[in-house]
Amino acid sequence: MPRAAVKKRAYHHGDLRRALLEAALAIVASAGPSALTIRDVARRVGVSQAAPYHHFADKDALLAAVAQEGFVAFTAALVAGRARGGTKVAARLRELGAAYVAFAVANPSALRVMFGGAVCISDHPTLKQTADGAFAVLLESMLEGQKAGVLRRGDPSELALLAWSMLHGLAMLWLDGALHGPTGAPVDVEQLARKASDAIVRGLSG
Amino acid sequence: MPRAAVKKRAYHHGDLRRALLEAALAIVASAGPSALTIRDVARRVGVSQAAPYHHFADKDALLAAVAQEGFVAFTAALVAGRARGGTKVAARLRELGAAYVAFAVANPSALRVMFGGAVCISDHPTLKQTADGAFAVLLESMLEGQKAGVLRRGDPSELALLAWSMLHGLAMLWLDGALHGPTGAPVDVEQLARKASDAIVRGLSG
DNA sequence: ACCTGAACACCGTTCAAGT
DNA sequence: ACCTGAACACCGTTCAAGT
Repeated sequence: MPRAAVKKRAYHHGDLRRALLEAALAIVASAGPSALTIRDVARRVGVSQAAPYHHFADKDALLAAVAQEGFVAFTAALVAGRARGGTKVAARLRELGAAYVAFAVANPSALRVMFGGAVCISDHPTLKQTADGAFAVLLESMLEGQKAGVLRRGDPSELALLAWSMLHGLAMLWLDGALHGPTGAPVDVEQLARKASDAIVRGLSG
Repeated sequence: MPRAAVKKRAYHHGDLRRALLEAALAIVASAGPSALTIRDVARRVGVSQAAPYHHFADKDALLAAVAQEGFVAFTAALVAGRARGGTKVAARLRELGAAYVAFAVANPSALRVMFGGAVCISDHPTLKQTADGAFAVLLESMLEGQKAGVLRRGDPSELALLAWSMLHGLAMLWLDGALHGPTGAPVDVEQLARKASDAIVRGLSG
């Protein structure tokens, strides 16, 4: 069992980088990105306060790495969601929207790091590219819609931007807890995301 | 000239509270909310590091006060924008949307504090109430739209939530700098906001 | 190659003491 | 009533030194 062999706690950590990323996500989950401290991350992993600097240039780089992994998973979730919509364009867009918000619900911490302003995406070229990849999924879908005659003609990236705004706004408002009725009762966001997608398709129809 | 009389720099600051709020906004404008430091705010105003604590319980309270003023101005801007739309419901909603984004463009720092996650709205009852007031403007407009038969029947707060998501998402994406074409060319967001509002009206029409 | 200990220049916050 | 000075327990980051 090589698994156990790897387990020996030694001077050198098995995969410190990975452990740091996970600890960071755990802290964000329990206290928000602003409470994230590199010293705390190190402490949780059981390593000295200086150790993280051998894997990340600084705190910002650590957050960027968390966001990077988030965007990769996010893009996959969008693609998978869209596929669940089958062959009809409107259904594909509806499920893509549902997947967007479902990801937010399932990974609030990741989304907070990705879009919460704690890390400036354009400061990190690789991250920017990955984030653009997620946007590209939406853009493709808009092109699909135009080709099928379901969406109006014109600049597809403008359509994508409007659809993105809708879903992004919904996800962010949910993260901020703004989506609770006066009674404090939570809303079924995923269902709301489907309605939002339908509204977008109608609103941007040809 | 009583103005000059007030100007004497004394042990007591004229209106330290106001000065602190303005300095805070200036810091956010130049370096973002995460860079805001109570010591720096005090330094800029020329007061000891402990002085702010006589006006705000802590850093969070200072940020909440900034957000509070932001929401008051924001609500006024939404109401004024909507009025510019005249009497036709669709035009009123279009201008409300334009005003939303125009406020973001004119007051990026305020918006960042209001919605950037640096302050948790629901932690501050007064702030929550004021923020709800802004949402109420949108809700009223949806009711107007339903009464005029322009918007579909059903829960008006759901319609408002969807419209809010669209505008909020657009404003946030703009703040995050996500609205730059591949060339880096900026988009006319305010115009985009009008298109967004029109899409919402179409998408949520009866 | 990877990690630690100690150090430096910062923070938020408190509190007795000043005006 | 409002403000300061000094203090405490924290941070981010660096760097020589250890394994």
